[in-house]
Amino acid sequence: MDNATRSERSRNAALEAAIAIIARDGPGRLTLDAIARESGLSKGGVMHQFRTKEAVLKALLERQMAHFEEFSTRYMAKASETSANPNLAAQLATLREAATSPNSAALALVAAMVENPRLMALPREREMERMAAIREEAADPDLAMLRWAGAMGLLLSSLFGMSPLSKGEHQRLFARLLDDAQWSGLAQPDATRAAKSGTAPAAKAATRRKRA
Amino acid sequence: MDNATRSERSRNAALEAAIAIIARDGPGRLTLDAIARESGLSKGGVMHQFRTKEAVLKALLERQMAHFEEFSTRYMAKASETSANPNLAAQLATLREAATSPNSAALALVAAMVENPRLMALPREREMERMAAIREEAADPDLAMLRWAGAMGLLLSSLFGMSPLSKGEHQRLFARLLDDAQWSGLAQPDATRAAKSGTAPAAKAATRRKRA
DNA sequence: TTTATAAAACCGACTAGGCGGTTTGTAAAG
DNA sequence: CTTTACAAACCGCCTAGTCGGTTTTATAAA
Repeated sequence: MDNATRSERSRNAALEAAIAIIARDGPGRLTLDAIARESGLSKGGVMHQFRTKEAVLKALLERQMAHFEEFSTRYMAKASETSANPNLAAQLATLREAATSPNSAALALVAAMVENPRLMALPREREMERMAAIREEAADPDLAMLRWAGAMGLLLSSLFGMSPLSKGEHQRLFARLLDDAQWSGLAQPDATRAAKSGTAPAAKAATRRKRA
Repeated sequence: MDNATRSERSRNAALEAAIAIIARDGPGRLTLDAIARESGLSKGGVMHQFRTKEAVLKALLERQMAHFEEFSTRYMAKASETSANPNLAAQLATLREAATSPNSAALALVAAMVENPRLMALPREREMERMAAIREEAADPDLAMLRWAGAMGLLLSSLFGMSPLSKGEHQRLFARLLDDAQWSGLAQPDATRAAKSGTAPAAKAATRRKRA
């Protein structure tokens, strides 16, 4: 077997093992020995591919980010034809996907945070770019962020095993978050936001485009 | 000094130390030795008050829950006079408080989850009761839950150090979540939910009560 | 193709230190 | 004098990371 693919296979096995361990035993049980055991590699083999445990977490994080990045891109490509706010739609759908997916990306997030909170910088920066895109396309940027926050809350609370919601409710709520029509009729009675009303009509027109 | 108050003081010192450690160094660094160091107690002293590390986490969790329980109760007592949905208002305000507070309760949650996911059962059950109360008082239960999820998302994402939002935005979004007037004009075009519309008028009247 | 050499992948025993928890000792409270 | 609160040394296990050695692949000269 080729050297490159051999490495690739090993790295992959180690990361898959890491995800399995986190999902099964919790982030606290993720150790290098456990990864070696679970993956079938020796500890030396694991350490050859990743010089430190932090390197494992980083690779894991990047892998999961790439996975959902692809999902998001793919979704947005389709949504951009019909939706007035494809970025928001894509993010909501991606968060739903993350909440549904068994080898949840977010578990990697938790593990990374426990081990080294600094690793959070990567996903945070990516998230900031996305938020900017969401705000720019939104008729009501704050409402868009609240819809995003709602999806995030559903994801994280279920991830923490502290969601009071059933799976059915979960799905229904995500669907409602995604449905633009349900969020178009909101008042913005506050004085500080009234100044923004000049931009609202154009946005409403954009929203209506979806109906066509 | 009285024996009871001596114990009380020690337990308190240990728990305060635990919070400080989690906030400063992350949940992964919370160890019994670290608690002893930080609190000024000896390790033996800590172990005398808490037989296991899990006992520390449990006490920490209960303490933080009690703290926010009190906040919530206090808030609801006032809100119930003016708001049509005091339970929701209280929860939103409590989540905002938790997001603002430096020694965040939720940090204890993370630590507990890492160490022993089963500990999550306590807060989850409490949360389910609250959700039930929120749904019962709501004209649009799903919307109420989405507002709750939005607050949860704001809290948890900032807690994870992965919030893309500034403090100002945070505050503004929480304020909007809390403002019933901003959520009263929503359409419910879905057929399955249309059956519920019979209860909506009463709820709208109740919401209007707040303005008076 | 064969052979020589280097380089990369991999193994598993080992180390040093941190971990949760125990034991033994001491002083204060009751 | 008994019990409770605390201190400090201690124990065995687990941890991340190291290291010398072995196997597999890559390069390339003969």
